Amino acid sequence: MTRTDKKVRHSPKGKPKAYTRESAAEGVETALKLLEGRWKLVILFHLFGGNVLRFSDLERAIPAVSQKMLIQQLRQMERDGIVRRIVHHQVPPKVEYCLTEWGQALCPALDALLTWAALRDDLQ
Amino acid sequence: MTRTDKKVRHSPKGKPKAYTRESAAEGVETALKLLEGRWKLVILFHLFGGNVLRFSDLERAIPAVSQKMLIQQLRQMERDGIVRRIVHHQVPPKVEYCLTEWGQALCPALDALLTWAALRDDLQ
DNA sequence: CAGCATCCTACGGGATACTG
DNA sequence: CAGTATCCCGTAGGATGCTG
Repeated sequence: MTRTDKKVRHSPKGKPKAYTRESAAEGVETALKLLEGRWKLVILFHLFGGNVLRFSDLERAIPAVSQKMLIQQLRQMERDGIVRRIVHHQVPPKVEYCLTEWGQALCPALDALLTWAALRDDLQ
Repeated sequence: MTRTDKKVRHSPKGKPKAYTRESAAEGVETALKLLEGRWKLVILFHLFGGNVLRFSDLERAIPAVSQKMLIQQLRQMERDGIVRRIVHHQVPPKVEYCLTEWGQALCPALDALLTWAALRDDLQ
């Protein structure tokens, strides 16, 4: 992967975006892989809108999730660059989670999926 | 990227579209569930654009997939209303697969995901 | 509070063989 | 050609307990 960029905010030129059937499928697949996981979407929707939540906040917000699963999904999304983890070194510990810029950028894509799902009834 | 549908555009009334965090997450989850499956996206991208393909066409187009998997993913998408299965009663058998209207409507949503994925390098 | 470590099970999905 | 039918395995993810 090309990791040559450094702090280039707004790329003036868009990507070539030449997708073959396979590369497009592959691209969407890798995108979906980042979202796969029993709890990622719930977490995501709780963080959308710039919300900053502590681990315990998320636990309370999502009662059905276990600690193991919560931390696992958060860590994966952190590793994937979707979620930012902020550690406040203090006792008792305090760790906060929020979305990265890229994570926020997911919103329209998920909206598109919702819109598609809503079409089901109309379109039959 | 709105596609101008030549046919039906009948929305008796726009959906309320009032999503809570949970219902939105749930909605996207169920949408994603329809797309989960090792081969669904590859199949989808081969059927986009109104392509009508026989079972054997798909087998040839996707060499890595096994018959069991191919039929399984196709059947699931058929059941979900994404794919249409057309059986020609003749010997030897001939079965064709294409997308339903709703299946075609997936295109913009997947595009949105691709766009998001492409943002990764630009952002941060 | 914010986690890590184990154990365990359901199931998605691969390989292979058979059939109308 | 267009599928079934079995067998098998890796892993996502649940339950439970411990810790800095």
